[in-house]
Amino acid sequence: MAKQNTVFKDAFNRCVKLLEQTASLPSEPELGATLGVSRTTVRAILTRLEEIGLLTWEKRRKIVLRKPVAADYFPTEETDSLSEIIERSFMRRILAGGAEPGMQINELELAREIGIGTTSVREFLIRFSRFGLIEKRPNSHWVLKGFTREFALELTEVREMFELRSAVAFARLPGDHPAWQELEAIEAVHHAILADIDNRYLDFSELDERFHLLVHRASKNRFIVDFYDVIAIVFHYHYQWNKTNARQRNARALEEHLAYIAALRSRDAIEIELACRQHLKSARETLLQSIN
Amino acid sequence: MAKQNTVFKDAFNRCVKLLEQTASLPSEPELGATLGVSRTTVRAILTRLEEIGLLTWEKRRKIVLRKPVAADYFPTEETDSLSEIIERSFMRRILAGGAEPGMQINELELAREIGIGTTSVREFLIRFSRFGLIEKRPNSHWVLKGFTREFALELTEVREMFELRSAVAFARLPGDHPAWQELEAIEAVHHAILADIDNRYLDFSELDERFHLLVHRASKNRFIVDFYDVIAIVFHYHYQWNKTNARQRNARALEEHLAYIAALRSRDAIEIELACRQHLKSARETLLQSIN
DNA sequence: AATCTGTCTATTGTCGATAAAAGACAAAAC
DNA sequence: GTTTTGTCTTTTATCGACAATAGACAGATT
Repeated sequence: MAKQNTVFKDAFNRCVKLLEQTASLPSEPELGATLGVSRTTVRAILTRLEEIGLLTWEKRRKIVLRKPVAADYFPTEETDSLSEIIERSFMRRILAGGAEPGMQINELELAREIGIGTTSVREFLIRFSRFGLIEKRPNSHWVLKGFTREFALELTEVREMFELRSAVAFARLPGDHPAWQELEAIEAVHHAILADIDNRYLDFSELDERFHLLVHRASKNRFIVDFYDVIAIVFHYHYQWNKTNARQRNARALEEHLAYIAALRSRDAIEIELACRQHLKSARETLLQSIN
Repeated sequence: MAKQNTVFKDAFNRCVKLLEQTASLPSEPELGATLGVSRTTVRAILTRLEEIGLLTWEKRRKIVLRKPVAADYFPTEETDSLSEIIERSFMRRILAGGAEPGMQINELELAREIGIGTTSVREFLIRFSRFGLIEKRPNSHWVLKGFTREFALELTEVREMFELRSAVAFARLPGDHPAWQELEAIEAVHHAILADIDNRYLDFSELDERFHLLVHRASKNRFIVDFYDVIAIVFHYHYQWNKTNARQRNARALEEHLAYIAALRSRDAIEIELACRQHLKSARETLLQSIN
């Protein structure tokens, strides 16, 4: 096996989902644009749709023959890209314990455990190293630095610097900048989740990322925006892993976000700093609690 | 060819250099520690030293037979690791022009041009991507974002945030912290270079890196310290590439460093901020001038 | 005249294989 | 009893090969 065909499988699934609503399909380039893949992949999808009897396809004529059923889809496990699989598997190891700081990381062992080649593992580790959780000893192994208290403190220190600056920059965006609209949309989702907090508190994680990324983007600084990847991945897995008091914690964070959003809208630098600091402080505490 | 043997060649050369001074060699483990390589490599070196008649080697008995000559060394081109070669080659392309922002980067083409395999190029690009000069389009090419004015401004913005904070942290280090000694040593080199500026102004580049890294380390934050790699590589190649007015520029920077060092020693936060800001400002201007 | 399809080429992502380098362990030497 | 050497195993770094995917171009269709 050379390359995985997860791009094809994932796009195929999304295309089948599309068929649940529409009775016909657009042209190949248009479909490609919708699914975010090349025409080559679109044609592979159309070919398969024909094979499983969902579609007749001859040149421009694409006729949907029946409603899709569950069996038409590829299993979801097969649609994840290799790097996603490695990342999840690796983060589980780090956060789920059994991975002491200082431990050596063995490429071959990791590769075999996940059932993939060494090259992919190597490339993952190189990409992952910028998160500061592992470190390479050239010509030798990787060292796990671990998800420790120091790590969390160093991470949040930089985060606070970056986010305060970004928040101030946000307030300076012209009134017609699309970020203000996005902020409004985000605010609405906050209210919606709070109104049904008991059922929806788990939706917070995704919203949190969306909100803070929007703020960071206002910095217009690629290093600040890129650094948000580090924060996002840490909080993402942290939320997944540590669910104690999640309802309460998330409710509080939502309220803090709303205050923060109001401050941004006021464009008052002092208020912004206060609201931002307040929220970042409790985010840091939450993170630290999950470590000890 | 699987792996390059540049580790061996480089360590071998350093070992021959050692032989110019000493008449005998220590034990294998000790020699390994000195050269920073494993015993396996030490033994390969000893074997080769015997082959070219520089040494008799039997167990602990290692006798130097003659003084080394130039021909005993491996050519310096052969001692650079693959990643160093790629980095130089790539940076030359970016800085030496002929590389417009927005250009596509082709892995295979790059590999062929440098005469190496694609895997090495891929890994290099992944590692290099954290410098913010290139960006990946998944399943497709890399895009060169270019060494532009925006890049320099974004880089220096973060640098200023990080360095100001680090400088303040430096002032808080206890008096017996080794960093103060290192600072003193660095200061002495400054005076030495200034005293012979016409001949030694090119030594500034290395000293600059040493000084600022020391300051950044005081932050005790891995993200801040790691970010210094970005600054270092940019300034390193910038100094190499742009030599107009180098003597004058470096002399000025040396003076600024001395003021900065004095401020650190005063431990006065206000003075530190002033001196640091002043120096970073002219560093930024120098960098910007080289771009237009 | 614009867009679409058929066909072909170029490039990336992943694999297994192999030499270089690291490192483990016991026997030997001091 | 500590350090050194001999020998062996393990692991990394690099390569070339190949399927998946992107993308280019000309002819066909509206």
